[in-house]
Amino acid sequence: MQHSMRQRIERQLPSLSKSERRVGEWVIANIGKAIDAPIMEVAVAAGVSEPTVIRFCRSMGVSGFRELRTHLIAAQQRPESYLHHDVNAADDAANAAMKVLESSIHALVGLRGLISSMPFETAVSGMAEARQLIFVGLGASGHVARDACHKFFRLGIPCTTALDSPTILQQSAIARSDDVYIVMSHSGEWPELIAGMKLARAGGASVLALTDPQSLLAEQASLVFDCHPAEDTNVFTPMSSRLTQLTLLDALQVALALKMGTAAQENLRLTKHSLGLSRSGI
Amino acid sequence: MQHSMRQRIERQLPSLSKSERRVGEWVIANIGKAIDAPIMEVAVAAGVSEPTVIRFCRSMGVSGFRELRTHLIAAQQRPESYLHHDVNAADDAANAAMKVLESSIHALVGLRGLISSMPFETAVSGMAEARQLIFVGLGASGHVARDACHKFFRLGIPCTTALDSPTILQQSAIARSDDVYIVMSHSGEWPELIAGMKLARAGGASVLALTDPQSLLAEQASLVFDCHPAEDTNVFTPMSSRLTQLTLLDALQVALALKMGTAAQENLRLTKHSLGLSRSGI
DNA sequence: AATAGAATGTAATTTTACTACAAAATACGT
DNA sequence: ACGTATTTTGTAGTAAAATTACATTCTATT
Repeated sequence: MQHSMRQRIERQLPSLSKSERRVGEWVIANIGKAIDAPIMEVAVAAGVSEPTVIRFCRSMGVSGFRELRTHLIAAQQRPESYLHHDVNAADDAANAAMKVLESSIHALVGLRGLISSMPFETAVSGMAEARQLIFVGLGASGHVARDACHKFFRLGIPCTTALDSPTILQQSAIARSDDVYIVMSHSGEWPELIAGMKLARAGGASVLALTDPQSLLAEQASLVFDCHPAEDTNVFTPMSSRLTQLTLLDALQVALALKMGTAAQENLRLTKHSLGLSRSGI
Repeated sequence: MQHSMRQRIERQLPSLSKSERRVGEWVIANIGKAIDAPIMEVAVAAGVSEPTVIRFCRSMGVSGFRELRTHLIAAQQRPESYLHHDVNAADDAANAAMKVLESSIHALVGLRGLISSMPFETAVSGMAEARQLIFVGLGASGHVARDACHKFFRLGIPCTTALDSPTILQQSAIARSDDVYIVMSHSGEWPELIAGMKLARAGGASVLALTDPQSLLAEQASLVFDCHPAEDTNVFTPMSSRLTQLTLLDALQVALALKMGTAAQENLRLTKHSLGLSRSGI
């Protein structure tokens, strides 16, 4: 099959009769539900009778409702549908969830296109030599920083976090040239972060920023990883930049583990094992 | 979900009874046929009775034959492009980063195939009425819990976290019937979590679990969101189940904001605005 | 060898998909 | 406009599929 079922429905929509079109419109707007709803539910939801739903299936060129469902499930798994759709008040919970998920995937796929131009090699070399890693972030980015710290310390490198303004400034003031300072920020415009970063650089630390490359923060950093903020500022849109940051840090950690070789890997194994001592993983 | 249904079947095969195992073996050997065969055909082909086929479906963690079919179709259609490749010592940093990113995308794409069978509607209804939300998690899942708390409180619902054993037990002990208790766990087997959850349920709270649906934890929960862990335990592999959990919580939060209507949305707007008071976003 | 427990199958029930046909609605020619 | 042909839609019934309840047959244990 060349086109996804969704596209096929959209294309044939105008040539359908009134009731069948209602079915098609409902299916497109509620693919998730259509996938596990029995024919009766679809009929009721679209405001038509059951045979009309079946006639609609036939109009789409499939043998019946069962086959339509098969095609819908298959179409949903295809990558071309990972577009970014805004959630709106008309969406039900399942629908909204699907849209959120799709926009997350969208963000990561976007990141994938950018990753080859990011300075992983340089970043990892610096981190492998570091005396300690300092993870810095405020608010939501603070959670990311904490998570990162929890992840990197397992490699056996001393790690710490700075998640509020006073701590950030203090940590920054004592940062040394063999420290690596990793700061994450959505917008890259918080004055405390910028002040802290300047202090850290003055102390000689290398500063790695996960932020908008056009920001003030990016301007001052030694290395920038592009975590462009989501273009749209709809209140419903979740922070996909957080996902981006997390995933970049995952990638950095794995790359670093490789770079550090056996020692780091042994440490990883030990931390994993230690969990096993009080039963299986978390 | 990280597993395709095929993997799930393969993994559980040894633990099944003789007849159910026959069904599983036949399904794996004939996925194509299984997709559009009615239950009777499967039963005959595998040399068992129809109820056995259904019991097999249940053992696989799905509600029935219909849902099994849905998963099989989804698994078969899964795009090859974001396959999970193990990172190995021969990879340079950039290469490793790309592999990590792809496996993250893989995880979310897998989740997308599952999301339509998750109880979003029910979960959201419960949360909309809640007196408070309690987010529970240990270790890495603790970070997810904290992040979720930080996200949900902006809707104007009282939110709290319980991230270590004593706090979990205490919070659980005082949970009331109008509280919603959200517990996340990679494996779903930590005794403290299970104990806490039982306490909370005894107090009448509704318990939502983001975990492996086959775990002890899932068994006890009022609602389960399928987040089972990636099968592969390579030390390099990042925790994609964490991404899954985060994304599901994003989705829940957005769905909840919609459900709660104008009030929640106004709260969201206010929290956003408050950040602006001391300059733009984080 | 007796018996509890699990595993499996038989038969009935419920749910789902589909068909046949009749009633509306729409288009068309006079 | 009117009636007739054609299309569209729904009602009611049928066939098929999925699921349940319960009986039977195994299996393991004492």
